Amino acid sequence: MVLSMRTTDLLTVSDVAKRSGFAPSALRFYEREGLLSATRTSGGQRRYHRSVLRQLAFIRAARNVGLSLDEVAAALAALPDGRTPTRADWARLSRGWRGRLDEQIAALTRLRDGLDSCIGCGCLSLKTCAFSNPNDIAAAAGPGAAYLPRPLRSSARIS
Amino acid sequence: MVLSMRTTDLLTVSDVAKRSGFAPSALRFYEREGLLSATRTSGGQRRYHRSVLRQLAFIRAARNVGLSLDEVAAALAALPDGRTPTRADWARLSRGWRGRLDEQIAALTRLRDGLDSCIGCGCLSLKTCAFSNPNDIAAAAGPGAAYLPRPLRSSARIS
DNA sequence: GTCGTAGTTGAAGTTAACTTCAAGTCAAGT
DNA sequence: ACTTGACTTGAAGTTAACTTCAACTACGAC
Repeated sequence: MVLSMRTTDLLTVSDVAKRSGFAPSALRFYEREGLLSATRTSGGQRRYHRSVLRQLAFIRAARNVGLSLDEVAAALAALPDGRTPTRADWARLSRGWRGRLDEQIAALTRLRDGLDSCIGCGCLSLKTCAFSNPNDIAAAAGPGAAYLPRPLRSSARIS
Repeated sequence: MVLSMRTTDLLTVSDVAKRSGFAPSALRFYEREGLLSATRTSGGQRRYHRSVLRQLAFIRAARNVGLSLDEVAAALAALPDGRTPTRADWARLSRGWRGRLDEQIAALTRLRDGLDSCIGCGCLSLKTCAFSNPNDIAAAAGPGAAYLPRPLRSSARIS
């Protein structure tokens, strides 16, 4: 009966870094921010469970969609009981992301179309040119924020 | 013959701020960065020519497309002789921007499609999931930069 | 000439998301 | 036991694009 306990099943920082693509410093940062957790060796070094790889994949996906780390943290905090997002969690969350992507794509498309109708015109009127005007998205943007799209102003509260 | 000289044809900072939508502090900042220029009164106050409104519209349009201020500065610096972009300049530059927008839209669309094919799957495999993987755009991003899209990482050197 | 509003400057602050550094400790192969 | 490479921490630095502040000066209507 050779059922080894495999206590060595835990990953070191560099293991996780290599396998996730995140820098070790980012992993430590995420831990400070409460997005990740790890056990420690008697000597104080981090040891990660393999599930962090999935969590990191989740984080990367969310960031790719344009979510801020705060939003990712909120999403993770909103998970029922446990921690690592399950298939169901993922499905629910990603469905919401889809809408976000759709909005971003739509905004960029409007911008491109505006550009098309402007090429050769050169008006660039602050009053009428659809392109240089902070037209539709404008409103939001918190205090101190410039006008708009920067399509990835991920912090844009589109509400 | 009442041809008034209209020396009062110059705009103050707040005039420009109101008409362009940029904060006065942003105008001063742009001037320091060499994107804008103004004459001064004997007392040292700024007085802008109306053409800055067009320049600001240009800047806003460029930023909306995702260009960094450095890139805007470079674009302005690359203009033949004068300063304010002419209709022709605008047409040439904006045609280049269109490509940029197309790329951004394509990247987001790929991401969305990846999401669609992932919803319900929940694999989020770092190796195979198209969504959490730093798949196609990855390469670029300078040192210290995370993996990718943040579709508006405006500083992405897509070269 | 007075007064209140508007403008000036340089320096420092802001936010996000990390990275870099210094100084020192741990893990593990030989 | 030794050595080397990996790891730890807190603090400070980084970048973009501005904003805020403090202390002070100019403009211009009356």
